[in-house]
Amino acid sequence: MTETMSESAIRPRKEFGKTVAADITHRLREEIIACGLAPGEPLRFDVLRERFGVSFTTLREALTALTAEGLVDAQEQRGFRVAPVSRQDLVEVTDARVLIEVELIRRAIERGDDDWEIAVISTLHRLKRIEQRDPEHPLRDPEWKIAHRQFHQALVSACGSATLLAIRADLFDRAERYRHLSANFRPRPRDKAGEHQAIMQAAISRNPDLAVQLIEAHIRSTADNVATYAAHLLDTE
Amino acid sequence: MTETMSESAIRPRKEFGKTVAADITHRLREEIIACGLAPGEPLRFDVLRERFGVSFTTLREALTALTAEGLVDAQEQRGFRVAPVSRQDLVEVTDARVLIEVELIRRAIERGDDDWEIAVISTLHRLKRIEQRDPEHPLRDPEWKIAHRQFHQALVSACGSATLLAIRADLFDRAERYRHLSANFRPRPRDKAGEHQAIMQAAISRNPDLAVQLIEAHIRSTADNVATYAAHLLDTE
DNA sequence: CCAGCTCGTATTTTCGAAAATAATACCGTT
DNA sequence: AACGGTATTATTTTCGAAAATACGAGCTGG
Repeated sequence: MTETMSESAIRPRKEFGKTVAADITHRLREEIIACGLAPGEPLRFDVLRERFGVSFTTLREALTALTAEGLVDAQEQRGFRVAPVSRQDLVEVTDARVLIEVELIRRAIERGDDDWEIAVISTLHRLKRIEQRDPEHPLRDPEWKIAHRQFHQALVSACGSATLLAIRADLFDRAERYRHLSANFRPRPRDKAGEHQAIMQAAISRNPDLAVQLIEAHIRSTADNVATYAAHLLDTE
Repeated sequence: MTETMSESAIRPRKEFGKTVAADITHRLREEIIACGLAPGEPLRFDVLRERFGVSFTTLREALTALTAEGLVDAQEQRGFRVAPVSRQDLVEVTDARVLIEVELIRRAIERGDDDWEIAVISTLHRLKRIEQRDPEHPLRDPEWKIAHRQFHQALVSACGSATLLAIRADLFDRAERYRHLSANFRPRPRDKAGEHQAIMQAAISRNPDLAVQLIEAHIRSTADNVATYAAHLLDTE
């Protein structure tokens, strides 16, 4: 291994054009969502500094941003920790998601143009292809996670409100963390492929009532699954 | 002026128990809402450092937090600026507020206990007393602002969802900034006292449909007022 | 005169040391 | 042995200097 083939050649220190802080925020977010950092776990600067190779200040900025997203919990003068999980929080996130997502899907169906339809169809197509490849543990496949996120994002993208989309994105991340939490204990994935297909068809055929009903069922049944199979992690807090 | 009567004796550097960063975040937030820092204005570190007497790092943390709240706009590698205003953004904030506030007032009316009723009644009482004192320009009175905020906060406080309350609070702040924007050009305050009274009564008498209707009208008419009297500030951007 | 380039300046971004605060261990007294 | 207070250590928080980046003036060649 030569000198020129240093670490930075293999994995760039940061994405192009972005600040280090934004990059660290992104990496920390993904790790918290995937429960690589456990809920409630203290986030000590020494440890993170070692792991990510950045300074106190940069970390602090990243943790502040994640606190606003509800993934990190700041305790004044006593540092940060991964946001704890609880049954109550799961219920709140689920209800908030239903409230907002239902509104956004209605607006998207009303306003969506050809590009929107294409985005919905193509993101679902990609998602299904990835599912065929490894139908067992989709959440463990980073590509599936991204495709899944993008499909749901595409569905509401035409709603016309950047404000509500930003709120929705934060809630989606918080919900995804709960899915990861229960993923290891869930016996088998539900028939998500079928649900996604049905939602897509309702959206494209401009049937808002049906789409809303399917989306709400999709969100709530996922949350129920989490509440059931991660019960031991939610009650003991 | 003696040495012991230094600046810190007159105004403490920070509130008790809080970090400097949290304090600066708070002060910057208030100043942006009050349009003491104009929409779109660049937030240069040298200037802010001078004004608030803190370091780069602390400022950066505060600005990051406010970016998440939608009051500051971060431009990668090119610093921060006060979030711009626009007609589109005003519409988005208004619609989002209606969506969420309507839901929360329903839940609060359903779940509110005695303490909730007392909080609603007493915060309104305080608000009315302050209005009597100076009925001309309520927004210029910091006490009125606080009382007004607390009344609306009290109304929904019993909703049972910290998650939605946090989102609501951010949207309220963004809307309040628009109110300040038009305050200087608005001919006369509307009959807010009457509206608040009616909302309070609908809530306390547990009439959710009426309360929802009044709240939505309250929010939308305020926004319409802003759109009318601050039109010259919204279109030229 | 203008377009494009280069270099100097202004500004942001990142860093590690120093100060402030909280947590813990220790010790003497009852 | 239990309690209270104090010193020590661990950790967070804040700072200003140094590095990185963007902005703008001035120059050169067409």
